[in-house]
Amino acid sequence: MSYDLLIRQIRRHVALSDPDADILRSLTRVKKVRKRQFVSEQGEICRYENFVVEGCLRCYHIDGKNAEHIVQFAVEGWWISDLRSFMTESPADFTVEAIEPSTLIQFGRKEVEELYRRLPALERFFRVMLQNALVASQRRIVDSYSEDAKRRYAEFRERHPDIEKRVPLYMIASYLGITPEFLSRIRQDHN
Amino acid sequence: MSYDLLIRQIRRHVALSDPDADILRSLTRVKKVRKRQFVSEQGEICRYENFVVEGCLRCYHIDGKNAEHIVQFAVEGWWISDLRSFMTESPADFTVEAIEPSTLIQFGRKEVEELYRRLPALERFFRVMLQNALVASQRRIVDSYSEDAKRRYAEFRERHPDIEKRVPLYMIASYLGITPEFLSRIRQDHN
DNA sequence: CGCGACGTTGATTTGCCTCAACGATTGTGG
DNA sequence: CCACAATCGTTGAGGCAAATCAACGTCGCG
Repeated sequence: MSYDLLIRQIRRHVALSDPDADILRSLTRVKKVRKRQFVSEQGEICRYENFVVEGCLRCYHIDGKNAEHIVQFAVEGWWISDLRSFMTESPADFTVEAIEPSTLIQFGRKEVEELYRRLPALERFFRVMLQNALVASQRRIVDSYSEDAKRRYAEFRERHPDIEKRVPLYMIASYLGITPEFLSRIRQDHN
Repeated sequence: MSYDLLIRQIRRHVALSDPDADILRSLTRVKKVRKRQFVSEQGEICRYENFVVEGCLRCYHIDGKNAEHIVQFAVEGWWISDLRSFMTESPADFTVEAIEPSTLIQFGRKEVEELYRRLPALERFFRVMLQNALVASQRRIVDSYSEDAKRRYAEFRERHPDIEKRVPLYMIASYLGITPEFLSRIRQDHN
């Protein structure tokens, strides 16, 4: 069942009864997307927070020079969206796109508010998720400034061996903030 | 009074009665630090989340080559700590240090838990704070990769004119991920 | 008054980018 | 099922943004 992974994740942090889980189910929806399909687009309003049940997605920004910059990958058990756009209902800075055929559980704006009202424990659950995301994001900033591309690549492989195998190299280059050409050169000297 | 700013900030997001405010006061403490004093240190456990009532602080990491990298500044109304260390009670990756003599309100680990229990509305308040912090952090990642140093400096000045005036240039350089020498060169060509 | 903290300047080096071209797959429509 | 087009990774030559190292001037402060 699509909701198993999500409910297990929630229960690792807060209590959630079976009736609660039913409320959760009734206020969200399952969405399947094919490879390369957009879940939300830069410039549009991001209407959902997405929990990944299955598949692999990326969140990226296209800058003024038409260059793509990947902010985040997401695989099974991760969350992905343009949070600012979702919260403020203003045009998104990021596009969320499927890298593989994927199954998501989508949380709409109103429904999230109702969930918080009816299941206050979720407030805590999302707070914990946000804390983890912030910690990861801050670490990325430090790494991007304190390490050169070769070390960043090595760390990426250690930290995300699962993702490394599922996404093309040019996306990893984009995530690391370098060109595909340069990543290719990194890969050949030595290992 | 030291708590005014904090209580106003909380009330912008959730309801907080005067008795609630008293509970808040009783479970936190006011701390004054002098210029250059450490609030928490890299390698030690970060025991508090800090709300800045007055002053200016920075959060930075020292890497293997002994180079400093500033992750975040904080002035009046901001929060600063090593969140991962605080939550997990493990050695911190960052040092938090006062740039000016400062007044903080400190939230300890146990006390925060008790606050969540007694004032569940705070759970929501902190969730919103974390959302904002995560949005800012993600934007910084994108900017660090999509813009050159000159533009990053210009954006920093626009976005944080208050901070720009209060911290030395070499700290701004560190925050921008460049050397003080290079920032100096940026500043002179043209403005 | 002397010293440390801070900002600047010059010369040189380097990590990474740009542009261009070329194989190897993969996939897709006729 | 084949042919042709994308997609993806790699390689080479040349260029630029930013780092490094060293030196020097200025200010504020103990």
